[in-house]
Amino acid sequence: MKGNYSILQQNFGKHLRFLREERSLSLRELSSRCELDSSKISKIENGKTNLQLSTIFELAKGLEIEAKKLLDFKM
Amino acid sequence: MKGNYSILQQNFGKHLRFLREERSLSLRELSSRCELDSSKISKIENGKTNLQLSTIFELAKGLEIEAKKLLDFKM
DNA sequence: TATTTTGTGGTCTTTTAAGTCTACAATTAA
DNA sequence: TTAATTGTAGACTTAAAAGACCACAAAATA
Repeated sequence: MKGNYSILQQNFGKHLRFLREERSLSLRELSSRCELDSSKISKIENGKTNLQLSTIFELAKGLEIEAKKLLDFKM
Repeated sequence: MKGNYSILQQNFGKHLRFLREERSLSLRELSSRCELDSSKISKIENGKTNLQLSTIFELAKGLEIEAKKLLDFKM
């Protein structure tokens, strides 16, 4: 992408990590509940990925929450 | 992506179109309010794109809504 | 102590979103 | 009837996400 969205990615990542730890899931546990590699989830949580819509929904599936909750963070 | 997310993309697209038309914005008008090409927005609305997190936030900016509202649709 | 678990970083290939433009038919407005 | 607007589709390049691995240090557990 043209713009720099690293702050956005970092905020998303922090929020994801919060939601995962809130459920006491390890990266590999969350990974096994959706179609995502654990190392990829790690990268997302560390703000290194501008993930796609489908990936957001996979994460929501794994966390058993509505996808919109994953965007429920302050910028 | 491995899985087929066309239904997801289509539902997102329909919802986006609803939100845009609700505000009486043309594709080019919305386009001018964010850093997105109008033909790209057209493709998103027609379910042809698995858009990225940054693009969701650009659309939210253009529509002047919270990004999570863009994921507030039924699957 | 020995052993699993955990998070992370790297590699490599394939796929595709992003970005930028052009063109055009169908509406809509002047 | 012109002229402008609107939605859409296509071409093309570049950057990067996805996907599937492997390896390892540190931390937790047995």
